[in-house]
Amino acid sequence: MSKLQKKQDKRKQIAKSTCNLFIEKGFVNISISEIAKVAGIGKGTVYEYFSNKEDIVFELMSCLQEDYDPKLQLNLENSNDAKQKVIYLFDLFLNDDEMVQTQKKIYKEFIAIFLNNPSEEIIKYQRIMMEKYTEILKDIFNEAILNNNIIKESIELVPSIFATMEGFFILDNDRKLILNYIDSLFKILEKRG
Amino acid sequence: MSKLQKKQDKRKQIAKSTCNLFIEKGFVNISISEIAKVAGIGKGTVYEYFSNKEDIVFELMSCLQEDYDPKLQLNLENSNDAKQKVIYLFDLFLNDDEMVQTQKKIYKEFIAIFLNNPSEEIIKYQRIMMEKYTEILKDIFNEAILNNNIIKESIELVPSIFATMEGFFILDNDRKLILNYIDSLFKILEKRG
Amino acid sequence: MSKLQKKQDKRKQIAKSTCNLFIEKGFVNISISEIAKVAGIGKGTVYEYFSNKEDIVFELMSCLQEDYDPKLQLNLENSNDAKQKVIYLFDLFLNDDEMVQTQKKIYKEFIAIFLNNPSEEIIKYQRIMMEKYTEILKDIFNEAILNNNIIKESIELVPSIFATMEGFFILDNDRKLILNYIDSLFKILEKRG
Amino acid sequence: MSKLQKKQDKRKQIAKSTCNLFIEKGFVNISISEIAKVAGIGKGTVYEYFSNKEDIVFELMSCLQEDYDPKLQLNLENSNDAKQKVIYLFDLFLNDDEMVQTQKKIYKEFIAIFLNNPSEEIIKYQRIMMEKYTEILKDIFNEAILNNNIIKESIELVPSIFATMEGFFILDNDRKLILNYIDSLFKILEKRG
DNA sequence: TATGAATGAGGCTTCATTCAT
DNA sequence: CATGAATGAAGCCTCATTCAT
Repeated sequence: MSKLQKKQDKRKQIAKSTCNLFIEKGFVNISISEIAKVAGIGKGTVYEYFSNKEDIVFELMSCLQEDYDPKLQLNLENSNDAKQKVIYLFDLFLNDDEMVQTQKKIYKEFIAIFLNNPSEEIIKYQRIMMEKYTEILKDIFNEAILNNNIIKESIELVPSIFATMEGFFILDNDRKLILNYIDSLFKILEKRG
Repeated sequence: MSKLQKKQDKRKQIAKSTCNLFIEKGFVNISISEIAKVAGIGKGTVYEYFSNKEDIVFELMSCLQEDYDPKLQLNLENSNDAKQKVIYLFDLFLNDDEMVQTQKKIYKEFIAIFLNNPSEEIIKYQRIMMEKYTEILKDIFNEAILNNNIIKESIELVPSIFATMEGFFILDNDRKLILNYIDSLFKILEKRG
Repeated sequence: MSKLQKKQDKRKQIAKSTCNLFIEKGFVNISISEIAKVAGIGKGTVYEYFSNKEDIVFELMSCLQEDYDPKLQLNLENSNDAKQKVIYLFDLFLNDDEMVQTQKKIYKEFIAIFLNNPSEEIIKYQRIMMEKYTEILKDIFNEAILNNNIIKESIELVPSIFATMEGFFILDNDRKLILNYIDSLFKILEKRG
Repeated sequence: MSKLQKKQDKRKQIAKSTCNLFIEKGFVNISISEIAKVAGIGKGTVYEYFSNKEDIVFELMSCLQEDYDPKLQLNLENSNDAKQKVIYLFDLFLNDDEMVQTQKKIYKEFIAIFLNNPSEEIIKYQRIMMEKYTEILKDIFNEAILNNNIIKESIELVPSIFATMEGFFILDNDRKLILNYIDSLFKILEKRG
């Protein structure tokens, strides 16, 4: 294993070990000391792997994404229904499992940082994520349009759907409300014969 | 003027004087010292009127709302078109005027606090605001449905629209994108004859 | 006593209390904690009166100067001989008294800071001091020239004499060497014939 | 090449590679990490060749001296005029060439260390340098006296001239001022017929 | 011999809060 | 009532040094 690879691995390991801390106390209420302690390393060592506190949330987000992506892809491929695909796509916001709670909380921390101190880096990261989701959504809708399942004007709503989900998420709205929204949306978009 | 009223007035006055500070530096980056300085009072005096920093943002939000509400009401009453009403309703997110920038920034701070330390009080405040906007939106839509302008299923989308706006807002999306969304939405919801 | 005056006094008092510390350990080896301790105040309080460590040395230098200046003036006035006046002028570098040791050490710290991190402020301070000494020296020489005691070309050496003294000082040369220099200098400058 | 020689060479190589670093940031602001990096070696390796940071400045000073000395000797031999020789001798303080800036900065760092932490070793080194320059100066003056160019009392000023130069140097006085000084000095010392 | 990951002591500074005036 | 001087806890980060490889 290359030296760089080893460093990357340790980065990930440290980031992941702080997960519970972030969930319990939130980014602003955590100190480097605490991070070092839960990671089982010295305070100084933290700075060997991260240049600052924000950096850790980034890595954590990336880790969670990495773990999450393959699952998402699989779900998308194994489904034929556009609505179902949308539900899979926003599983993060819809799922109530213990495991997903973690990711939700981390994502919330991420947005909080984004709002508090919008650094170049974090803005870019956020934008990339948005574009990725929007792209997938566009594919889903285009396919459904081709299949004559939804009206062609639907595509124009795509840019707003990520925003809607993010909004629901921020507002802590529950699963049922979001599912209702998706249902209503598709009811309206479906081709009326 | 009663003693309590006098205290209330001073609260408002202090809160309002911190406005620019919040915009320039953001909630987490402001100290009580700075607040006292811009308010032209002593550090100790701040504690006579507020129990903590969050408290000040609350007061500030209330002040801004108080100033804003009559204007909103007026705009809604003077318009007959549902789409136009929606645009007025979300003026805060659409308007780029200098003056509105302030409210936008404050609202962002508010959300940040909400995400960082979601206290009972702040959650309640947030929910009330959401409900208020949703209620108005429902009125607008019901009226348009009655007038046979939009399909009756439109009403089901109402709960999601505030979320969409909040999402656009968080993501810092620009006016044009949001207007596009409103256009597309109404194009889809309009009764096709 | 005005509030500002009171603050100034405390500044001086704190600065002076750090004197021994500077002598014993030197600027770079002193921490704010130590300063606070010898000043009998809290760490945070230091920052109420000084914006940083350097600031303290400045104040200290000023204090010492203030105490020293009247003595210097008196000595200069009570002497008629140019050479004697020069010796008084550079008393700081010539005197071996316990009390002067302190000032010497502080001045050395000052130069060290000047060399390590030459900030705008410190450069200006240094330049002002140099000019002050040079001015006095010029007066002494001009008077001696008028009295026909030294040759008129002597005046051209004035700008170098402060440098010479500073050099001797840096090099830790002893009193005897410096006195020898002054003797030789005047022997050469004295009107022959 | 002996083992010891090899070690010496590497010492020199490491020391020289830190040159720019010292100029850019100054002794106190450099870390061992940075030194290791610019030297292209590991942090631990630094300790194989030097016992501390000061040690490196020493080696660096020696290197620069070694490079500089032959040039100085050559210049001194090729000149017949005493004044010119003095100018060559203090070329370091008078020259404004890019290359000499380096040596100047290093020398300044050296003095700063001397003032901050006057270790036995550094004091000795400083004294040797002073004596060397003084010795050369004495030779120059003696020769000029023998040639009947300057008055015999000139010799008594010799010990002060190095101090003067050091003083000018510390005070960051410019070339012109120093040349003026040398001019004036020789005007006064020259035999008046 | 060379390395660089690991570290904890310690530096500077900020700040909410208290309390005597 | 209003004040602001005083403070110590706590935060982030740096760095010389060690030591296992």
